[in-house]
Amino acid sequence: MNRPETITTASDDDFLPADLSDLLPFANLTVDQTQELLSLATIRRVRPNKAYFDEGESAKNFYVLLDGFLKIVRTTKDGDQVVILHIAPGQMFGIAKAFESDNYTTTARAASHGIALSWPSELWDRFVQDYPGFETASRKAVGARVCELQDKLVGMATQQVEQRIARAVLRLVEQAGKPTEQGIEIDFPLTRQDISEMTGTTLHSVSRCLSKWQKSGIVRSRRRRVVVCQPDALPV
Amino acid sequence: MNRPETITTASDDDFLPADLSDLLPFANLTVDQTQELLSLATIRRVRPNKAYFDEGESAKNFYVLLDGFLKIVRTTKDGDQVVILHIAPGQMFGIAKAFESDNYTTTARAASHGIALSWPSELWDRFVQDYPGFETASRKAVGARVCELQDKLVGMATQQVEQRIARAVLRLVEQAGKPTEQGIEIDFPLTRQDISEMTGTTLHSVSRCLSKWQKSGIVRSRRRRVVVCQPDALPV
DNA sequence: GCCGTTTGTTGATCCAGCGCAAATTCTTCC
DNA sequence: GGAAGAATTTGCGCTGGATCAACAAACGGC
Repeated sequence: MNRPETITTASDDDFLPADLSDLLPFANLTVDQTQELLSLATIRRVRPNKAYFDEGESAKNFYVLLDGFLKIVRTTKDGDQVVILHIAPGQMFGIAKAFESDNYTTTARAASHGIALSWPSELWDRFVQDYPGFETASRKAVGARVCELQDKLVGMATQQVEQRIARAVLRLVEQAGKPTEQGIEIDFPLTRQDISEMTGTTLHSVSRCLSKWQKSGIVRSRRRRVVVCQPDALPV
Repeated sequence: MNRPETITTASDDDFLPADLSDLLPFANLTVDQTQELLSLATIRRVRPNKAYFDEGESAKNFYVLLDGFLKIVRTTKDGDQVVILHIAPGQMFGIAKAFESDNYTTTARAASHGIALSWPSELWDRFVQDYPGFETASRKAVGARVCELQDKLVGMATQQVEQRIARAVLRLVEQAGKPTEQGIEIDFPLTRQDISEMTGTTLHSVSRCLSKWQKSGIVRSRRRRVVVCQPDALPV
C-alpha cells in the first residue's frame, strides 16, 4: 500500500474501478465506451504531499480523482502556500482545457494517498464529442469551482478568523466526512497548518479555535485528525 | 445622454457598434453573421449603480458590454457588499450558461453609465454551433475569471491592506486606464467605499492610503476620481 | 446663492489576531 | 526502548486596522 508512486495503464493495474459510471463525468456511457475510456487512461498513484502537477507546468493531462483527497494550491513568491480548494473522489481536476489554457495555474497536491485516472489533454475534444454529458459535467465542475472561489473570497473579505475556520471545517466535513461513533471525521490527515493555509491565518489561531471548540464538545481532534461532533454548533 | 434605462432591439437603437469584430467573442464572423447577431440582440442601457441582473435571479440572458464599466458583486446576509471583479467593454458577462447554471450567482452593477448587448440564454447553444470562436472566447473568459479570483484570494490571504489596495488600483488602471496629462486615470467614478469593497477593508483605510500616496506624488485623486501618476511606485 | 446630501479626511481608541517563544505530546525510525 | 522529529498547545506582548467620532469639502437641486 505504501509503494512508491507508479504510473501504469489502467488495464495493467490491479486497481480496477468497479463502476466508472459512479464518476459524474462518465455517467450514462455504454460498456464499450467505458472500456475504451479505461484503455486510454493512465493510472497515477501519488503519495501524500506529492504533486500531481505543478503550477505553471504545461497542461499535458487532465484527471479524475478515484480515491484520496487533494488540495489545489498556490504558492506566493515569498513562499506562502494558499489552499484554493479541495478535490474529492469522483471530481475532475487539471482541466486546463476547460479554460482554453495551455498551462496549469495551480498545483495539485495529494492530501492523502491518492489514485487518479489521467488522459492526455489532446483527448479532451474527442471526449467532448464522443461522451454525452462529459462537457456538461466539466462545465458544472467549473461552475462549482467559480462559486466556491466566490464564496471563499466573500468570506475572506467579511468574516472573522473563527468563522472562516468554522466554514472551512464544515466544508471539509461535507466533502470528506466519514461517520464514526464520535461524530463525523474528516477522512484525511489534516494539520492545523493545513487549515491555516485554507483560511489565510496562522496555525496558532487554528489551534486555539479547535481547543476552544473541543472544550465545548463541538469537535474532537487528535494529531492530524479532526472529528466534528456537533456540526450545527460551529459558529458559522 | 442621461435618459432613463431603455431596452430596445439593436436595429432600433441609435447606438450602432461600428464593428462587432472588435469584441473578442465575435471575431472572424462574416458580415451576414454580424447582421444576424445584431438582429437577435437587445440593447440595454443601464444607469450608474443600477443592476443588469441580480444575484439569484434566473439567468434569462447573457451579455457583452459595449461601453462603460461594471462590477460583479455579492452581498452577504448582513448587507456587506463585496466586489468580486470588474468587467470592461468588450467582455462577456452573465454567462451562467458557461457554468451550466440556471441562475446568476452574482449581481452585475453598473459602475458608470453602461451599454450592453444581450441575448436570451436559449441562443447560447446556437451561438456555440454557428459562430466559430464563440465557445473558445467564452472558455477563455471563464479561465481569466478563475485566474483573477485565485489571485484575489491569494492576495486576501497573504497581503496587507496597503498592498491589496495598491494591487486593486493597479488592476483598474490596466482595465480602465485613460492617459491624461497628470497620469493614467481610472475611467469611471470610483469612491473610497468602492475600493474598500474590492479589497475587504474600510473606506477609512483606503482614504488614508490614497492620502499617503498623494503626498508622495504617486497618485492624484479627487472626489470619485483616481489618477495614478507613478504606477511603478505603488507598493505592490 | 443656499441647503441638504454624498463623499472624503483625519484623529483617537481599542482589540482580534499575529509573531515569538517555550513546553508538551505524538510518531517514527533506529 | 530511546532519540529525533513533527505536530500541537499555550502564554504574552505588540500592532495593523477596525471602529467611533467629528469635521470638511464637493456636488446637485431649487
